[in-house]
Amino acid sequence: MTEPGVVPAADLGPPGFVRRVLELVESIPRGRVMTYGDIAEYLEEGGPRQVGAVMSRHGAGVPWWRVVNASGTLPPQLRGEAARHYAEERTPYDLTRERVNLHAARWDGG
DNA sequence: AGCTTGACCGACC
DNA sequence: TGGTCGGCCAAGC
Repeated sequence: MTEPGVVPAADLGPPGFVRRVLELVESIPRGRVMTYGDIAEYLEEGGPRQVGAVMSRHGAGVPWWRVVNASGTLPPQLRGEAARHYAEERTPYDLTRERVNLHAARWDGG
């Protein structure tokens, strides 16, 4: 059951897409990541850009740093805070290039 | 109906 | 390794 106010009233695309994305993101284990494209593919719905739109608008309440683009990076404003999380949960991370090591950290969704 | 805008992606220099 | 380009999918004007 969704509590009032937790799930945004506005939805994107097919009904329930936002919730499906957010639930999947919450299921990503500590220290692992998925890419926007991985998520769209796993859900068999929408595309990377739609997933990005969901994270941009509604990602604040979930472990958003576990979702990165296909290069292992996030927008510049988010990199600092994301790096803190990566250190704390031991996510394979290249400090120099400020990007997750996808080869080691990518999670296939189970 | 056409054009613009996005937390994107892969191919190709 | 890094930049450009075209494609992608949906929403908004």
